Amino acid sequence: MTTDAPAKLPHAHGKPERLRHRRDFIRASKLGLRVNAPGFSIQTVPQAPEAPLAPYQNPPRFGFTVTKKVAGAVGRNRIRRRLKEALRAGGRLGAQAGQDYVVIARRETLTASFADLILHMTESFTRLKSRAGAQGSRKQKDGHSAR
RNA sequence: CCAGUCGGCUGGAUGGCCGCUGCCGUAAGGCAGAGGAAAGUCCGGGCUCCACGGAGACACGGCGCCGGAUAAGGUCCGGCGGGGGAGACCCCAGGGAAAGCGCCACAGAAAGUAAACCGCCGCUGAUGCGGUAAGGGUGAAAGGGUGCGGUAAGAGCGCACCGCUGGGUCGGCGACGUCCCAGGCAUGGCAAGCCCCGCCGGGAGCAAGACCGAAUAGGGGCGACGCUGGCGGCGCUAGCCGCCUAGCCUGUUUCCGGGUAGUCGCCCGGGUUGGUCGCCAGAGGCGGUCGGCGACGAUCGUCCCAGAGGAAUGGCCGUCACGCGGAGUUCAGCUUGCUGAGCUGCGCCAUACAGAACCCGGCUUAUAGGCCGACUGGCGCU
Repeated sequence: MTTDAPAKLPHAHGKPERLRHRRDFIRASKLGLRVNAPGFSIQTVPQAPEAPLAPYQNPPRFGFTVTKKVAGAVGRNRIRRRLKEALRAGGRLGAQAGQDYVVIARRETLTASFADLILHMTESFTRLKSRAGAQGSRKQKDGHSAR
């Protein structure tokens, strides 16, 4: 188990792991990185350290925020389902293991074409990955210099 | 056929690929999976926990013609009364205004113990004084209405009818209606102003609540004894007795009551994240028969019909209906370039309102398009 390649994530396909608690959403919005895309924004934050598995082995987790401003109950449900389906069908779209993601949807998500939705989400995950890498290395450097 | 009134139904269909939740199955797999309003949370219940002693007064909230239906209701059905409409039919917050208080803008002479602007009549030379409430005028509303008599002019001043009030007869379970008699009329409207009368009413809600369960803080139950302060008496003390006076809880208050305050002993562990239950067989759906004007009831048969939990019931793509826009073509009508109908391609949209959260019965509100039934009025035909 310890020598397994980290690329082989558990549950690489199938139902995406979901964020279930309010505190996870708040953590992502307070500590997380954020990118904007047409129709939505994504926030991301590394998962909390008390997670059962090592971070690189944990599958990414996703939460969706669709406020009442965006649509009524029917429209909000549809937006959530389309986002879920995009993640499932696209095989996580390049989301990183060990990260929590919160997608904040806007009105356009309801009417945007499904292909565009997948495209924009993939782009966003890629941008988050590169920015997280840059910030992480910078933090490491700072820690080294401080010692 | 046109115009209208009332009521009901429906809420796209079908297929492919990839998925989600629950149940069944060893497995492969199979089966089921949002609404008429699931909504607003405005009423009524079931269910759960808490509180709950009795009597009186007060307060608060709700309801308000009668009878019935129902688990119940502010719902429904059948009636009554009033108002509207040519009619089918529709509307009514429909107890009490001779218990009291209050209000009735503007206009108007006057808005409630009536009053007198114009007018009418009488007297007078005139100013004016008196009578009057027919007519005019104001207003949402002007102190019964219409007619005849009467009179100086008028007036319930008198009479008839209608209305009103009181009493009675008959019919109806009743709201109420019918008829008779009496009274010359007293009693304007507003109670969705206060109010009065009658009836009803514990509180919170499935985040209710129950169980399983690391750590930390210390909690709960049962039993026994005891019960704050002051004064007086008895007693050596411990303590006992009597009187007075207080706190909190039971909507407030009064009376009679009750609980609560400390110590000791014994027993139980406690419950945040999480999990399980509550949580879907029910005032259940469908069909028949019988009873009832009806709401509905009785009975028989049959079916099992969502149970999620940051919350499943979906995503994408075809085909076809329906709809909309424009084109071509055929037919009909005539106001000779328009209208209507049918057919054939093309394009758009791929449906409106809207998503179960413990469960039922209602109410209210939203809703594209389509369909059906009953009835009323008019026109045409037989």
